[in-house]
This record gives sequence, structure tokens and C-alpha cells, in this order.
Amino acid sequence: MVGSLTRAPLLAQEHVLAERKRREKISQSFLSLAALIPGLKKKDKNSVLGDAIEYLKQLQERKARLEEQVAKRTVESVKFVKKTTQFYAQDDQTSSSDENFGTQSKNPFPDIEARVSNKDVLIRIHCETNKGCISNIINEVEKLHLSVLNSNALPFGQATLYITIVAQMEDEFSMTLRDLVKTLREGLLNFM
Amino acid sequence: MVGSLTRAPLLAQEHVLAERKRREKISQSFLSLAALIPGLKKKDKNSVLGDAIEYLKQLQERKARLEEQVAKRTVESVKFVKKTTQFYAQDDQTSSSDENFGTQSKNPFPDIEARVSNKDVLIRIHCETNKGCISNIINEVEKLHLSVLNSNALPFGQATLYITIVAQMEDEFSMTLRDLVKTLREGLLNFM
DNA sequence: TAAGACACGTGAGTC
DNA sequence: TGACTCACGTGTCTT
Repeated sequence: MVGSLTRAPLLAQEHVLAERKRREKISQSFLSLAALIPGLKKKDKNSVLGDAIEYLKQLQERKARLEEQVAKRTVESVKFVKKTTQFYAQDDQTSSSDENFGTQSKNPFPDIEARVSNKDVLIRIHCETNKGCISNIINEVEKLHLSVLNSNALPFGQATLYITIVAQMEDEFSMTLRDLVKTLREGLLNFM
Repeated sequence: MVGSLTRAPLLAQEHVLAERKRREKISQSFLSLAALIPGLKKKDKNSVLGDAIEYLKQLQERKARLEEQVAKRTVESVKFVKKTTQFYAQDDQTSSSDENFGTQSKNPFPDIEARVSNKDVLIRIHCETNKGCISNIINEVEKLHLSVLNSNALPFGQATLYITIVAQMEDEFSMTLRDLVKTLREGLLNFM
């Protein structure tokens, strides 16, 4: 307290040194960031941040539109879900009716299917290749009181992944299949 | 050195005020930027910048790939003409009509799905566990002028198997997706 | 206790 | 000459 003491003469200089190092890293990061922004004129700190934000939004928007376009062509899911056997849930995000042959539009990722047999659950996911994608997914699955027995990820096409997981319900598990798919989807959307 | 003059007593306080304002804007920009980065844990300044850089690169990369893909698709769609959008075939075993997704009756196995992306083909099969089942399936696939890149078989439930195969079209390959599924199904039925 | 992050006030440089 | 932006050293708060 008080502050009458500069603590220690040695630490004081170490402090300024550490701070100097920190500032240096930040400055360098600013430089790196600025380099990624096309058509950037003012390289003042706030402009870099502002333009980075704007550019990022723009990229996200464009990416979404492109994905939509690509997905429409490649997937065009005309999946018919009608009462396959008994336990089957299709992630059709909006539509409610069971009879609906979900014409899946918009961004279909992650596309999730789940089936159950006694205490076993099979989960199939079609999503974009993403950094840490798989571990995140496994992590989300385990959050739902499912113990993963086996998982497999197959890259297919440019940037998509087909993931198959077999898990087993723990005692605490008590969800409907539909809720499982829904919850899982919401969880995964945080990483994508 | 010097420092004898604080320039003006009025300006001094205006200076600190302006600087305070500037800092405030930067901080706010940092916050806005952080909000755009998915899966961001540490919101410390340097991490925000670093992750923003990484994320931006990732986005740029994906955007480029998507654009490339879209361009390719539109070109190829000329070659395939109208049926291009039908990149998805569902095995509905007996029914003949294209529009009829018949009520799947009796023994649904093997249940086959296929998708294609350029020269890659993804095949998903749901069938009963059988002796020599997998090698037979792979064999059948290769008969169709498809070179198998990767395959995975997951047992699930009592006696069923989920098989995922990624293959690549050889030069001789020339089938529609629908025919592929149909032919494959007929081939597999000999072993089941 | 020590290591790291932040905001602050301030001197200095730029257009 | 103001009105800016920046880097600096420092006190403080959080792990």
C-alpha cells in the first residue's frame, strides 16, 4: 500500500523491460494484422482495428454466401426421412413436421444425424474442416453424458468432413434423440 | 531535456483528456473485434490480435477455395447439363419413378447413399454384419472403376455395420450417381 | 511472492 | 500552430 516504495530497484527495471517487451509484441501484431487488410491506407492503430472489423464482417458474409451457393449445388439434400425404422432424427433445423422431406436450404453445416440402439448411439456429422474441429466435436458429445467408443473423420471434397461417432449413454443420459441433435448442433455452432 | 514548459496549463489537461478518449476508442475496437472471432477464450489484447490474424487468414483461404470451387462447378455444369444439381442419389430399391420416395418396406439393407465432389465419391452403407462383408463391398466398389482411398466400418447395435468409403473415379468411370447406387446394391445383394 | 496485463499521464514527433 | 498518434515508465489489479 501507500506506494512510498518502488518495491525494489531491481524489479523496477525488470518491470519496465517486461512492459517494453509486451508493447513490442502488440505493435508487431498490429503490423501483421494491417498486412492482411487489402486497401488499407491509414495504419494508425484505431483504423487498423476498425478496418479489420469491417473486413472481417465482409469476409464472413461472403463466405456464408459462397457456402450457401456451393452447398446448394453439391448437397441439395433430398433426403427422405420418412420413418426409416423407429429411431431416427434428422437435423432439419427449422421445419417441424415429421412428414417433411426436408429440402435443406441455407447453410446446412453442421449436418447431424443420430440413431440409437439400446444404450448405443451413432452420430454422423457432415461439417466444414475446421481447426480443432474434431476435438471440439468429441468434447461436445461427451458433455451430453455420452461416452465415445469410436470415432472416425473422413475428409471429402474441398473443405468438408464426414465424421462418424459411436458412443454409449452414461447413467445420467436422459434426452430424446431429437433434443440430442438439436443440443449438439447448438454446441457445435459456437466453433464454426 | 528542457521540460521547463508544460506549454500551457490549459492544454495540458486537454491533452490528457484527448488521450483518454483515444484509448477508450481503441479499447472499444478491441472489444468489437474480439466479438467477431469464434471460439475465442483469452480476450487479452495480444491474443485478440493474434487470433484475429489467424482467423482472417483462415477465412481468406476458405473464401478463395470456395470461389474456386464455385467457378469449377459452373464450368462443369455445362458438361453435365441439367442433371448437375442432382448430386445426390438415394437408394429406394424397387420403386421406379424418380419422384417417388417409396415407403421403405421389408428388408432395407443394404442402405446406400452416395455423393460426389468433382472426382471424389463418398459412399455410405448401412448393412448387416456379415462374414467377409467388408472385403466384398470394397471389391464391388472397385469393380465400378472406383479406386478406394479410405474406408471405415463401424459396428453398431446388434448386427449392423456403418461403412463409409471415399473413392476416386478412374478414367473409365462413367455412371450417374443413381446408377452407381443401383448397381452397387444389386452387387451387394448377392452376398446378403 | 512473482509474473503478466492494463490504463494512466506525459513528452515527443507528425501533418 | 493546434490537433493527432505513439511509446514510454509507472501504479495497480489479477492470476
